Amino acid sequence: MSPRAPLSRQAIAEAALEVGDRDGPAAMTMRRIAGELGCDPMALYRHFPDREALLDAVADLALAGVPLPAPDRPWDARLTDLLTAVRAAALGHPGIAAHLAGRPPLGTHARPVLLAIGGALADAGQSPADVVRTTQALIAYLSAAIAMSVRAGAPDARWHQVRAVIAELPGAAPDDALPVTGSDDQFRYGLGLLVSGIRAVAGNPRGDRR
Amino acid sequence: MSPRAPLSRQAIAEAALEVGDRDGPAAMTMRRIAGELGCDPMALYRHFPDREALLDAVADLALAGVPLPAPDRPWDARLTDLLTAVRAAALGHPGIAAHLAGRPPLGTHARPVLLAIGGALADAGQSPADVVRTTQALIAYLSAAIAMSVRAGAPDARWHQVRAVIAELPGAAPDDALPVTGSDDQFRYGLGLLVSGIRAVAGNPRGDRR
DNA sequence: ACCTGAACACCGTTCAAGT
DNA sequence: ACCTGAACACCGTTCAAGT
Repeated sequence: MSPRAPLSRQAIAEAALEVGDRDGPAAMTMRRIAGELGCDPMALYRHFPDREALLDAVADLALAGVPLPAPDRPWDARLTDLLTAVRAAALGHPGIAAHLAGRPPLGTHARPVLLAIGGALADAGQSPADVVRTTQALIAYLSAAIAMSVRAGAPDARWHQVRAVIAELPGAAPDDALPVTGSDDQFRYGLGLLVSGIRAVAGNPRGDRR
Repeated sequence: MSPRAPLSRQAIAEAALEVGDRDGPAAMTMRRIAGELGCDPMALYRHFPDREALLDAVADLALAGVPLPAPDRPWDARLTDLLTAVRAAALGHPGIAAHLAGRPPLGTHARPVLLAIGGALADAGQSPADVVRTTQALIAYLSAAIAMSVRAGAPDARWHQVRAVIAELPGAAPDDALPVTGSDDQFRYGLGLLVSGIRAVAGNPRGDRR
């Protein structure tokens, strides 16, 4: 609004995040963001090479408040808390959540989260190569789970039909009894499968530390 | 090219798939697809309500050749084969793979795949509610893994940096020894984690049938 | 009744013209 | 030297005008 604050990457990202939260992801255009800041659209290009770079900064900003778990807790609790917190942060900013889901998190705020995930997996006994493999599997699951949760709340209710198709299986429960697409329950369940898998592969079935 | 073939959903979807495979996802515009068919862009709207519905049909078409595993094989082998085949089909059509990754598969060709996944999980001993939860977790993983593989091959090599960040962990291996982002190896590993998790949660640790 | 294609309301980005 | 804003090359979609 006020045209006096000097432009900066931070100020631009904050304005873009607000536009996205208020009017949705489609509203985060260079023109609208510039309008929010009261500047020329081209001024944004002095701080970001293109729109995608700007959105990357916004996505990273959305991860600013993600708490890092205490390192002395068991690796599986740390892992669960980290992924749950990232999902919550993303869903708290629905305007940028879809973009966050589609690109790997690598900015200032994302890197400590990524390293904390890797650290938890190392403590689970994984080799460096497996840490990389598992981290990417976790990010893949997390990304798509965020996208599903965002879309499930949108006018496009297509994801809900997945549930309906599954309900056609012989012996399936009535549709009402099935879990809701994109719900917290769904997310936790899938995350639990992955954590169980990590435990099993690491040959550490009881899930205690190291 | 030839303007004589009468328009149909099938013909439009085939033309769009070819445009996408040849010139990438950004080229799949209503105008370009119409140009490929030698018709007016507006003619497409007689067969699809909007662009997204057209892309859904294209995504479904990309799944046309996915083989269904023999039902007498163990559930975990069926599951692995199904997801691997869907990923291969998607990567065979890079133009539509990103769209396929972002939307649930529900068309004519996708439904039997979805039901086969559900059937395998039922045979693993899962309750109907858990079948829904696990199916969506698998689709989430599959979707993002496809998106990662597509993007890893693109000019945007951002996903590769995830590997570099992880390599910063204390005691990590040299970067060269780490697995490649979006590779078949990565995909198989993450899928293995999920299957192991399903086995563990189902209380069927040896993974044999039923 | 049907279909075309001009027009609308946008995009991201380039670049020449101004200060 | 810097920055603005007009202009370019597109979009998806609407809708009035033609047949």
